Amino acid sequence: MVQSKTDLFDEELKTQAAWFKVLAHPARLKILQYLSEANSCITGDLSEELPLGRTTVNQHIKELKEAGLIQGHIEGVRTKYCLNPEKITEVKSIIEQFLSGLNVGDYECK
Amino acid sequence: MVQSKTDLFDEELKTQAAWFKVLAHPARLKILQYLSEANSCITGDLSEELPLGRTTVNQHIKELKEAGLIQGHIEGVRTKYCLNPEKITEVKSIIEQFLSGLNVGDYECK
DNA sequence: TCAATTTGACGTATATTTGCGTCCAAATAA
DNA sequence: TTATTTGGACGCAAATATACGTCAAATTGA
Repeated sequence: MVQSKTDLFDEELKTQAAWFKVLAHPARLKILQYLSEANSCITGDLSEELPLGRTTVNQHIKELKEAGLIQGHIEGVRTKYCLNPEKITEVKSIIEQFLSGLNVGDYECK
Repeated sequence: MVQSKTDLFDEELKTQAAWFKVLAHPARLKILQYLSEANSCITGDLSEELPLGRTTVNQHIKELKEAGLIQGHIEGVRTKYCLNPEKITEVKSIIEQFLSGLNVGDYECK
C-alpha cells in the first residue's frame, strides 16, 4: 500500500516543505525572476522567455497563482501578471525561518 | 567563453531549483532539523523520529547524503549521521541569492 | 457579423517521486 | 561456529509532476 504520508508530519514542516516545492522547478523560478526584473506586470506570452510550450508555461503560472506568489489581471483579451509582494515577503520569511534553524555555527560532530 | 550568458543563467536556475527540490519534502527537513538540534552525529535509527518506515527514511537519508548535506560514518554495525556544515552554508547562500533577487521593496504593478 | 487573437480548461502520455517489502553483506553476540 | 542486529541495494506499485495537444470562451478589429 503506497500512500502519501505527508499529513503525518507537523504543520510547520509541511508548510515549509510545500513552499520549497513550489520553488523546485527552474521554469517557476524563471517566471518569478522575470516578473521581478520587469518590475511590473507583463502582458501575454511569458512562454517566449522559456524553453517550453505555451500551455506548459501556463501550467507553471497557474501553480504560482494558486500558491499566491503572482497575480493575474485581465485586460481585454490579454492578461497581465505581477508578483504579489506580500506573499513573496511571507515566503522569504518562512524559508529563512527554516534555514536559520539549521544552526551550524557551532556544529560539532561527536 | 565557452557558454553564452543565457546558458550560464539557465544553469544557475537549474542549480537553485535543484536545491529547492532537495528540501521539498517534510521528511528531509525533519532529518536536517533533527541532526541540527542534536548538535551532533546521531547513531542509528532515524526512522523512529519519523512517521515512515525504515527503508523510506533511508531513501531520504540517501538523497540528503548524495546532495552532500549530511555525512555518514560507519561505526561497527551502526552508522552515525551528521550535518555537513560547509554544504549547509553553501545551500543557504544559494537560496538566499535567489530570494534576494526577488526585490519587492519598490515593486510596482503597472 | 465574422475571423483572428489570447488564454484558460481539460485530457493524456511520460517521467519522476514516494513508500515500502525483500534480500544480502558486515559486524557483533552467543 | 551460528544467530542476531544493522543498514544498504534493489525492485515494485501508487502517487504526483511535467509537458503538451486540443478545444472553447472572451475580446477585438475588419
